[in-house]
Amino acid sequence: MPRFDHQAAEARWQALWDERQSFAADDNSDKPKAYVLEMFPYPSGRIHVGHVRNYTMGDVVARTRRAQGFEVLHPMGWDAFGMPAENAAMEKGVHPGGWTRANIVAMRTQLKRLGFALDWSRELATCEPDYYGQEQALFLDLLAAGLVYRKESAVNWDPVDMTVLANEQVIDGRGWRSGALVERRKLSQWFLKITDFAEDLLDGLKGLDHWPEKVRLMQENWIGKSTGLKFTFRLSPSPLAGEGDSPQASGVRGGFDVFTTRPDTLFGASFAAIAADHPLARQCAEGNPALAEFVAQCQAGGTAAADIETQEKLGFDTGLSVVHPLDPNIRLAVFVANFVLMDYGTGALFGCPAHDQRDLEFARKYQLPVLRVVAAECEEDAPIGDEAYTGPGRMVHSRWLDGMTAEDARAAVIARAQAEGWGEAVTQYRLRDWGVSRQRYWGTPIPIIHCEICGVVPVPKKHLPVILPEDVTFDIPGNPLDRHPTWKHVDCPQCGKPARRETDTLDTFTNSSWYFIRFASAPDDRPFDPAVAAKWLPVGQYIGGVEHAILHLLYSRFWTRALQRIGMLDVAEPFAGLFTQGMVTHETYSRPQGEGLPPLWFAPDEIERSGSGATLKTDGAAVEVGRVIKMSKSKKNVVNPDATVARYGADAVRWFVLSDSPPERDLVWSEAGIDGAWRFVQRVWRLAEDNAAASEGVPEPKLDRAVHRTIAAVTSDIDRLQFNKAIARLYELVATLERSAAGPSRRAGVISCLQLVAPMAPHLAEEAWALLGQTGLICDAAWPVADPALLVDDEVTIAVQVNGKLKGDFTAAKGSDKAALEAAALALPGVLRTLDGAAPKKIIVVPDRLVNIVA
RNA sequence: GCGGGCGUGGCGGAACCGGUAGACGCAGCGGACUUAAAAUCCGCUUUCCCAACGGAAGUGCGGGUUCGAGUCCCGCCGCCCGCACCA
Repeated sequence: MPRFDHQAAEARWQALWDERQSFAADDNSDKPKAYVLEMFPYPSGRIHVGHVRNYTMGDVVARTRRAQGFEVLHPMGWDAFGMPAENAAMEKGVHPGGWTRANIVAMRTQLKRLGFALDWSRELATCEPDYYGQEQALFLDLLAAGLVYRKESAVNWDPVDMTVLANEQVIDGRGWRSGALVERRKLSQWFLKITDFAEDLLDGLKGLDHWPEKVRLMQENWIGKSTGLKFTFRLSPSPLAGEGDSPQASGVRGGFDVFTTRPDTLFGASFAAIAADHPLARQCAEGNPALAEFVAQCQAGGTAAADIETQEKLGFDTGLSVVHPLDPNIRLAVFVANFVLMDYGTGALFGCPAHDQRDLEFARKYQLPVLRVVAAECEEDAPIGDEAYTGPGRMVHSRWLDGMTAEDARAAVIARAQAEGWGEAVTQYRLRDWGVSRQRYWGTPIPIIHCEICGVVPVPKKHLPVILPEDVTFDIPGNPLDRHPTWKHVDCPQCGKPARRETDTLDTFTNSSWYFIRFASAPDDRPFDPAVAAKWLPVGQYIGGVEHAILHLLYSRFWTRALQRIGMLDVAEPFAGLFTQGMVTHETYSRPQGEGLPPLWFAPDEIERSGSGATLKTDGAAVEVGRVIKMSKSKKNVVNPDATVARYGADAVRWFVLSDSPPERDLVWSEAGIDGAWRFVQRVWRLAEDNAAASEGVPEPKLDRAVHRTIAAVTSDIDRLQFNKAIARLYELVATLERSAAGPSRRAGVISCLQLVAPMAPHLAEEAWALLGQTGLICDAAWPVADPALLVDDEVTIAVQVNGKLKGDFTAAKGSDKAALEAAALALPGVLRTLDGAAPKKIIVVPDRLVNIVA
């Protein structure tokens, strides 16, 4: 039997789409616009199945929107700067640029083989000067607008590789590559003022109702707004000897500021605590070696998540004390404490052990008083045990606050502080400014020149782009830009004297913070044309991995708002709709290598799978079949789709990745699953062959109704990105069509069916469309619309229950009256048997649905 | 610790607003076609009792609301994700 020849069909239709520029987006179209975007890939080597799933989902949306009459922008590009390229350079001795560009070529070919409806004319790669040069221009615009600044900041420095490490690259305090103990170094770095937008970014989340609630919550927590009181603790008669010479010394000498969300508990205060790197702590440490050692110990302490939980609350009494702001007769000892963070609030706090768990642990350790000031009902003098009370209640032991609710007391204390001038209501955010300097080669050069005379000088825009030199080597550790013979030496644009280029590059997240704007508009002479960009933006449907829920999505929102603030683009939120898809997972295969050694991992294509076990193809010996986990290079459980696409065809692969699992959940990759998808492709093809010719006969209303119900359901499923449900309905429709008699209804049904299948399996659909003699391409055909008249059934099945348990059903005309339904239900044999002559107490009738007899 | 999500057959998963639980797919079993195989088609497939007709139980566990609960409420248990000493 002739089969659907996927290889020929794929080649034919891909060439034709390309030739006709079927998926090129027209900026000047009168049609309504739809911008469909999947997160662009990092060119790491080869496409994996996770990419296929991501891009297939976007493709279904794009193709459907196009059929529905939208002008669709569905572009593709490459997030091409980043560390893996440098790692490859060091490991394999290749150039990051060459490696990256070769990967792009390979991955582009792979993507094209899958038949995605992409506008390739808008392809971009962030590592090319025509992209990063425009990014440099935007950086300078933000700098001019005061949204970029420079400050000293600590980094993880690997002294062997002479490079800065990301937190994830520091393992047990050592560099992941060199194994050297990592140092904390202070470097002058560039920051973007994302904190200026904290309130806007938080507020904007409310309007993003096509975003997953989960992602909105994650961003909300990340921004971490809290409101409370900031007030000044005056140091009680200062025992501090000598004049501090630090710039903050004046602030320190008189006292220090603390922030609290619980000003109501101020009368329960029993100590004050400051961070180890608080200016006052450093000042005190100067004359106190023991304290200096404690401070050093705190700073060395791992910030690794696991440590923190178990870490004991430790403090060191500075000997200083501060005056309680509500009663000058109360003095509180000032501790340096390891649990106080310098980069949140003011780096100092007052401790109220009764109502804060950490403060309680601290107070117990150092025998400080624990005074309850908030009482829930009837427990005014109940002692505080091991748990601080953080719930609501009324004030006790708090003088003029007594009897107020804690909530009222908060307001009262803030009002008093403001009236008396020792404190004010403030809003705090956890969000920090975004440090964008990377001491790395393969990134966007920061367009800044350092001049001994003029200081920091922006590169004049007419000198952009600052091209990243490619004649560099990686044989010695460190940033090759630093040791490049000529690149960093440049004349100061202001005074003309010899100066030095900034050798840091921008964080790769800056590249992905505006690429969606560049896709919409990419003129040669500026980053984008605001009018053209505004036609497309915001992205209507953005699809990508949930791992970007915070950083990329927050940075992009910030970048867009920043451009709006400086008047470059009138868009506040870049992504109107967001969908986060699940991962593709696969089981793992390994063999132990003996004691102390990690197991040896094998790739799926090295394995012969049999029943519950597996053997290695090369030696036939058994390997361990491990858990199903996210595909990762290190566990070698990555499936490269090339072989599968060649064997089963792009359509079967696309169909499979959409079929079983709901898109937001993880998908387990299996060969068996794709067999089923392949069978479906063949089934649809046979169905098309059987109905290739026009057919005589009478219409069949039942079949028409089934077809139109499927049209309505699949359309709504795709709208809600529930591809697995759409696919289940298409299986049902195909089965129904196969079973029905030949005739005009069946042929019409097959045609509609092909259109519904087209977004998922476009090559098959085109080939079958042509076979049926339809004009034009199916990708240009208008989406089928369900006839509302055909969605209504004239007959309904009525379920019959006795005491809520199903006893049978019957068919009735739609809209039958209650009495008729009741009578029919009571006559059912199952009902008669169950009632056994007893009279029903009550009968509940839900029209067109069910009858429940209460006996 | 805080925040969020999830828990349904052998497996992936359906079930709109509280109204026939298990759609659809995978795997499995049986059958048809075939010299045979592949391919394809048809049937069965939650569990228990029964020869059968039929019946009972059943959506992590325990309660509750309701004529009726996978769905709503209360209390547990388990798993997953995010953040993590945030004052």
